[in-house]
Amino acid sequence: MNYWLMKSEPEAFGIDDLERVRLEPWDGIRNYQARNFIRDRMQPGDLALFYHSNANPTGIAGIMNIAGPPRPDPTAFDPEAKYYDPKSQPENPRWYLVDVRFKRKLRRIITLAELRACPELSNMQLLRKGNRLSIMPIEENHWRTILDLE
DNA sequence: GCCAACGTTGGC
DNA sequence: GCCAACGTTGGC
Repeated sequence: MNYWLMKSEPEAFGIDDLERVRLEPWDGIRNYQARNFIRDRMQPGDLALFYHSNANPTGIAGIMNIAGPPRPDPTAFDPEAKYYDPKSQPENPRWYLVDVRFKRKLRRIITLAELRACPELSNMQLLRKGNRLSIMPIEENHWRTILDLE
């Protein structure tokens, strides 16, 4: 089983939205590194931290699990969709998504500042300068350390 | 809103 | 293949 961190802007879709709908296709990923994590390494049953980016406060807001196998992102095929990509064809999809299921909200947001202040997490990819990846793996020891902060 | 850091695109 | 221009991400 793998651990992940997945970013979303709560103004667009936050942990409260996921709590309401319970199950959501995590669509719109248009970055190859993130795509490869989804397509090649995500499995049903994996756990993921729900990270609020561009938020106040920014940080980890909840936990979800990967609810199904990776599948082609249908929004890439839809000319009306915001993340339409004419280079992605149904017979040769370029972009993938997974469905995620709400597990729980954290009792409080674990802020980015707290993560930065935690020495055990100093080498996390999330905290590296210039990091913009919206989906990334989390090491098991980091996962435990983060949730111990709650 | 600003801006640093990246990723992508396209001319050559 | 190089690299400048441009677009996007995301913290602040």
